Amino acid sequence: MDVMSPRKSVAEARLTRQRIVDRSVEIASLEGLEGLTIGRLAGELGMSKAGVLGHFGTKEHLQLAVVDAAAEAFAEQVVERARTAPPGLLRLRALCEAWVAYLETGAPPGGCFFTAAASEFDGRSGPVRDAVAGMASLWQRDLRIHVRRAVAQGELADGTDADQLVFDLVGVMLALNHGLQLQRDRRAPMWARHSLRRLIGPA
Amino acid sequence: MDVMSPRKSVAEARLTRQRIVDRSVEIASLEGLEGLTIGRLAGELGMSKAGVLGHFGTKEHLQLAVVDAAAEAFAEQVVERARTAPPGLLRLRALCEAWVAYLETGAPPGGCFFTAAASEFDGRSGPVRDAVAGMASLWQRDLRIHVRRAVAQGELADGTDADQLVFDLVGVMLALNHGLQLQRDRRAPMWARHSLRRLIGPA
DNA sequence: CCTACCGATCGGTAGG
DNA sequence: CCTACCGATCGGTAGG
Repeated sequence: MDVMSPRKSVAEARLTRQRIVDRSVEIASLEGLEGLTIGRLAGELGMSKAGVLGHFGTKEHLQLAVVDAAAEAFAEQVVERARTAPPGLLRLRALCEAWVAYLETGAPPGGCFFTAAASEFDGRSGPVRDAVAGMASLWQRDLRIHVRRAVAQGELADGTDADQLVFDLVGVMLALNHGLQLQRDRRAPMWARHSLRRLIGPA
Repeated sequence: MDVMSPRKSVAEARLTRQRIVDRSVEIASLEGLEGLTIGRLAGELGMSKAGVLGHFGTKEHLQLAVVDAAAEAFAEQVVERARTAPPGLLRLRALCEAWVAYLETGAPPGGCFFTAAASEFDGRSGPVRDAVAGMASLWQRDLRIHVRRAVAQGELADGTDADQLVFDLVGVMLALNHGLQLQRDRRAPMWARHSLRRLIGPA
C-alpha cells in the first residue's frame, strides 16, 4: 500500500517532515542555508540521508521548505501577536514591538532566520533567493500599508513618506539583530525601542 | 635559495598572494567566507590548489587574510576619504557620506563584505568571528568618538546618547545594504541620505 | 610554484 | 524508511 514508508503512516511521515524542517531552521539560523547539509541533518535526527532527502527530493526543495517554515514561525510570533491592535498607527506599533520581542527572545538560536538568509542569498539567483526576497517584500508591504493608513487616519504627519519610514524601521531591526548576534550587546533592544519611539511614538 | 617558489621572486610571490586575496574578497562578498573554496579559487586563478594554499597554510588563515584585506579596502574608500574633514560633526558627516557612496558604488559585487561576514559568522565562534566582530567594533568606536567630540564642541545637542546615535547610523547602513542587495531598490541611497540628514544634519 | 595523492563529506540515486 | 553506492569536491599533505 504505502510504497515510500512501509512502517509509517502518512501522519507519522508528516510529523517526521516537520521534525526535519524545525531542526533545519535552527541549523540554518546558525550556519546558513548552504551550511545546512543532508548528512549532518540525518546524523542529528538519527536518520539516514536518503530518509531525510526522501521528504524533499533535493536540497533546494528542503531549503524552500525551511524558508516557508521560518515565515510561518515569524507570522505566528510577530504578525499574529499584533493582530488585535486596530489597523493604522496602533497596529504598526504593535508589529514593531512584537518584532523587537521576537529578536530579543523568540528567534532561533542564531538570530532572525530571514536576516541571515537575506544576507546569504542576496548575491545569488534562483528560487531560494526569490523566496527570501519575496518574504521580505511581503513583510515590508504589510508595514507600509499600516503607515499609509496611519497617515490617512491623521495619526502620522501628512507629509510622511511611507517608503522612507519603512526603510527606517527595517534599519532599526537589522541594527538590533546585528547588536544582539555579532556584538552580543544586551543594550541593543533598549536602543531599538528608543529609535522606534522617535519614529512612530510610544509602543 | 628559494625553497617555496624556485622560479618566482619574493616580490612576485607577494603579488600572487595579493591576487588571491583580492579575488577572494569578491567571491566572499557574493558567496560568503565559507562558500569560498580553495579549489574554485585555484581554478579561477589558473593555479593549483597547493599553490593557493601555500600562501596561507589553512583555509582559516586565508579567511583571516580576506578579512584584513576587506578592512584595508574599507579604510581606503571610507575612512581615508573623510580624513580631511575636521574631527567632530563634520568628520562624522563625511564618514557617513563616504559610507553611503561606498555601498552605492565602491563595494565588491556582492555588497559590503563586512555586512555579509557579520551575518555569516555571528552564530559561530573562533578567530574569524572574532576578527569580523573586532572590525565592526573598531569602526563603531571611530563613529562614537566623533559623536562625543561633536557633543563636546556643541555641534550636537547636549543630551545626545552616543551609543544610541551610533546604533541608528549602523541601522541606516544595514538597511541601505539590504535595500540595494536584496531588494535591488535604487531608491535606497536616497532614503539613507534622508535618514542621515535627520540624524546628523546635512552632509 | 607543481603533481599526485589522502580521508572525509557533499548531494543524490538504485533498489528494496 | 533503510543500505549501499555513485562521481564530485572538500581541506589538506608529501615530495619535489
